[in-house]
Amino acid sequence: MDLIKLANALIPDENVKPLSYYEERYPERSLEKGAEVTRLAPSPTGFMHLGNLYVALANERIAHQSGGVFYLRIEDTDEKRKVEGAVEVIHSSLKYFGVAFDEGADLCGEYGPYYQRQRAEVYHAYAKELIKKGLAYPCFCGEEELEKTREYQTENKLLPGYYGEFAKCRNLTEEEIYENLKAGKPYVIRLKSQGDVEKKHPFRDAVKGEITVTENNQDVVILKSDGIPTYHFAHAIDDHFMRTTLVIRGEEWLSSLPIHIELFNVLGFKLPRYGHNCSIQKIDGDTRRKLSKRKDPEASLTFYREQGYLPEAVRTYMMTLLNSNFEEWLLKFPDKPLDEFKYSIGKMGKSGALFDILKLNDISKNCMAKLSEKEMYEFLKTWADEYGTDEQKTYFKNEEYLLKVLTLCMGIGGKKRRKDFICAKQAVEMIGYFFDASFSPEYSYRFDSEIVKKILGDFKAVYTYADDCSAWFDKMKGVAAENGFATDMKAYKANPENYPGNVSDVAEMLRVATTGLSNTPDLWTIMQILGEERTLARLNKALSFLS
RNA sequence: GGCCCGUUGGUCAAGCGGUUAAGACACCACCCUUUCACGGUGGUAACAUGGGUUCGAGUCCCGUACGGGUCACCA
Repeated sequence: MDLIKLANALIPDENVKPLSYYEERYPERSLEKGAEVTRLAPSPTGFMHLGNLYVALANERIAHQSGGVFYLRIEDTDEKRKVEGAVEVIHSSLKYFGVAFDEGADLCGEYGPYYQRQRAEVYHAYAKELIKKGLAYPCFCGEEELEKTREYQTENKLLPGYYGEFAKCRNLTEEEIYENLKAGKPYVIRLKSQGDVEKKHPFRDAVKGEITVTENNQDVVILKSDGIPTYHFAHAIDDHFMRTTLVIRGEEWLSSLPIHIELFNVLGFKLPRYGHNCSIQKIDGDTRRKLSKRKDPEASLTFYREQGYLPEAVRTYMMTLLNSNFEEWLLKFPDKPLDEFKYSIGKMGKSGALFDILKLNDISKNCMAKLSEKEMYEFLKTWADEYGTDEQKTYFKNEEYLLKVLTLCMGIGGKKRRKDFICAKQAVEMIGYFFDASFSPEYSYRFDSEIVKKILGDFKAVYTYADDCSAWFDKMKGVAAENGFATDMKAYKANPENYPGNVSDVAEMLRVATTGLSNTPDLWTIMQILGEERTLARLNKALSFLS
């Protein structure tokens, strides 16, 4: 068979340039020794998964820490999955979490274009080369035909796929090929695999360590019938010409590694190093499974924005999952920027981690507690502007008032910061009681309403706005004592049965009455912020609910 | 089902042939505290399983079980 003729018929010379052109167009990068070139290559589906951030962070750290390059490539080879505005989503969500690209889609860069659809020419040039060498061929098999062989294979417990004797179009005669072409039959270009599934080779994976890979024997499609490459082919060409040195990707790719190895080989390209990281899982009933974009809201990056998690917190949590010695480092240097942590691929987990929102929350609390009241104000305001209720948006009108509230709620000025705030959504809800319009308490007391009523009434009678903290507390103690409650905690603890309760219980009644909650910061300060009139109104309101 | 990967407390995990098997989150108790928190101290709790190799195995080898991934003109 005249392969040159076939190659020309399939891919005319005027559509491609000589191969040497591409090597010159995309030369080796001039980087320091040891610098890694990594990338994130999502498909533009409009959905950003937590896993995207996870793998992005790993690649970004490795590149930047080694003085290399981290770029973004858009894998838009599948028309069906493409969603309008998806690239925008990719950019904005990663940017929010502090992942920065050096080059790539929508940024400048010498190795572009970074959209695979715009790179058709290179793919075609190399597909043509493979055809010329007899390493690729046109295949005219339709969907039905492929389905039939698959059925046959499964029935007979054979390896499914297009390979060996099942690769019918491998053996098409020259006449048949041209006849099909003349008839306008759609076709794909397939790799003529030289591999043998009986042969296995050891392979060093950057995260998994020594693994074994079986040779590929599938005649995989490299160019689809619309002339667009499949992922596998595009991956080999792009990562070669974009001069990627290390590919960190999800372990779902591990099983197609044999295909990629053969492709790089057949194309004459040097294989990059690979690291396959495990996916984040979730417990569902009694089984573990990958975080699912359909079932789990927390799988989506937008979830963390809607909830108002500090980007730093999510990043930190991701790092604890990514590098096993990160937490130890963080404990040692709680105030250093995350980027100073020495990331190492070898410290990446080999088995899938369960997503733990409690842990995220804990990290998040600590991050929130580090902000100043002004920073907190800005952060909450930004969140509320986008996601808050109309009522919550009004909280931010009186900045001075809200700053006072935040200073109190964050424990600023005290010996230690409070850690009540987890995320913006929860924080804004938590401070709702400072705003009369949002104050709709569900009073819940642990004492008889008669007792509560008495205590509230007694306190109201002696309450004076001008009292300082200790005078105020003395009055509360007085009310407690008058009603038989213990004012000496030690005495109370020694004989709790002698008292109906202690000052703490009295304070709780007042707290619930004025805020609707049993867990709030210092009550005296709350009353100071509310002012005399509103404090009294709250007490009256609580009283009216009791009678 | 074939192939590949994995399995240390409830969760994340240290551990590279000899440890009383770290640490963090969660939980519990106590202490601190004039209220709520913060903080502090302590506690419960783990090497999936069966065989080897070895003086000695969480660590090395083989089998079993369980979990995960993948088998497209999707990435």
